[in-house]
Amino acid sequence: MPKPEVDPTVSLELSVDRSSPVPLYFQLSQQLEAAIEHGALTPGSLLGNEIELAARLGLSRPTVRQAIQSLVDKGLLVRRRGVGTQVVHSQVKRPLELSSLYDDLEAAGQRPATKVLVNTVVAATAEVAAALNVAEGSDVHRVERLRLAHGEPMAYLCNFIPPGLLDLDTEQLEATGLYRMMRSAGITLHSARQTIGARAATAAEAERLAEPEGAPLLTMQRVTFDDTGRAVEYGTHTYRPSRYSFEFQLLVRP
Amino acid sequence: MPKPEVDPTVSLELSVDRSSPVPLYFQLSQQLEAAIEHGALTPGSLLGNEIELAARLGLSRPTVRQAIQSLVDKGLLVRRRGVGTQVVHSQVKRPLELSSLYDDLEAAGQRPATKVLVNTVVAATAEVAAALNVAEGSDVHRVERLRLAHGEPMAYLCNFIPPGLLDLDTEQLEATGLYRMMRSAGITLHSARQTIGARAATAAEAERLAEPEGAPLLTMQRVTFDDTGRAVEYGTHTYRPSRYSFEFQLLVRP
DNA sequence: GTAGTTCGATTGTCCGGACATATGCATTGA
DNA sequence: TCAATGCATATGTCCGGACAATCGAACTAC
Repeated sequence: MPKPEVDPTVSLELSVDRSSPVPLYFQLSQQLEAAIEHGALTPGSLLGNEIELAARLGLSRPTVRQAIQSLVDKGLLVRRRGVGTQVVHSQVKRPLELSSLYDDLEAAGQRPATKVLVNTVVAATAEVAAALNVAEGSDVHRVERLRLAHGEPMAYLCNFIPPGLLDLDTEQLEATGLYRMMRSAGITLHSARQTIGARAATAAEAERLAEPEGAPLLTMQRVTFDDTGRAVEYGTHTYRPSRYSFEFQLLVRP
Repeated sequence: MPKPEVDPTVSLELSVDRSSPVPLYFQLSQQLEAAIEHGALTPGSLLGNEIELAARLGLSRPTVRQAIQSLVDKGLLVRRRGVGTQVVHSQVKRPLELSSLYDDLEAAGQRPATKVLVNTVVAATAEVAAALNVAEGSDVHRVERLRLAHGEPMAYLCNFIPPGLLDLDTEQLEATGLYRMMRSAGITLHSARQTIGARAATAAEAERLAEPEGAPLLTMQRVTFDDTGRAVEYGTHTYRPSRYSFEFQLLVRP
């Protein structure tokens, strides 16, 4: 009688394509992630040890380790020395990416609509100049947008973008998100500094979001940097707290 | 005439101690991080190539790469194939850690005071039971705290903790943070699911935080998991937006 | 002068091995 | 019965090398 199977990866049909330009470790990590997502690898189950897994796939141990490590960084796996690697019990969804509101809503299954209120060039105020690291009074793009879901306003977004980075087409702004436009313009987003707070709505804000004056609003300010360190966007956003809140997963850095 | 120095790491006195139990790659990454923090490595400057750096330190290239990679993951360095590795221009501070409010305030130089309002055991409501994954009606700890800065209330924290995990000493709760107590109790924090929103203060909330009724409040709910997937804490917090906002740095995952 | 090409430099990927170290379990001993 | 010991196991760290892919700049050809 065969001994009971303890390594769930053996029945997983893992395989790598050496002729593909996709790195081997990436192929493996994708397959493992899909297996976790799909439920083939259940939470708490132990992966077989790295050496055997490498031998089975015809890979070296460093390559297998690199694949596993990327999933550990994502919070999907936990390694324990002397024990093994196991799938985390808790359901990890998104470890807080730098996503736009557009992407957020789209991921939530909603079909966000965007109305561009303003798309012009203005002189940078002291606040904007400091955030974008440009001279006060110099030209910057100013974009004001209203995000709607189910016909109701959800958020008012005001963004400032340095000149020359991007072709800010109004139609494109309404069809997709600002971040997506930046990425397709060849800008490599790197990091962002955010501040989330709350305050009472002013008369103008209340009007825009169809809320009573003085109603609580959720606010977010963000400066986004590309990988050369340039500030590529400064945004001041207000959200209707009854329609939107920030939800995300945090990972503890070991 | 000697050619101008282009590799800032040569004048950095990098060295590793092979007799130390601290991993070599970690020693190196710490020294590099300190040099960046200290200003010895200025933003935008290129690190020397990995091969030469490895040779200079008497390390292998994989070890040097591991050190550099950890700083890339922290957002301090950027690698460019064919070009080199350089220090990011933008000032990265904290890539959003799973920190407690206590730690947040302490890092900001403030000396937070804590007043424990309630420290008792209650029956889990449906909401708490769902968050902590325990049976409805079973015993859980309930801790209510008020955080003060400069004598003024800043936040009201209500936490639920499963029984048996922790010795919830009231004095210790006032002297340090809940997360610190968990860590020293041998609990390995892994991830947390958070929701940040806003709403108008109820009469009771307004009373606690010395705000008028209906004033906007910043709210945060959090479920924290340890590395075995257990929920170890569920918290519902309200903050005075005039005194506190969430500030953090986000990194784009490549 | 400009566009295309070549080439050096640097990181990206991958291999195969070696030893260290922590964990859990079985064995041994008091 | 219970605690200390030893052992198998798995990950953690580190090495030295090899080739591929990409970038930027110098060079060449038109």
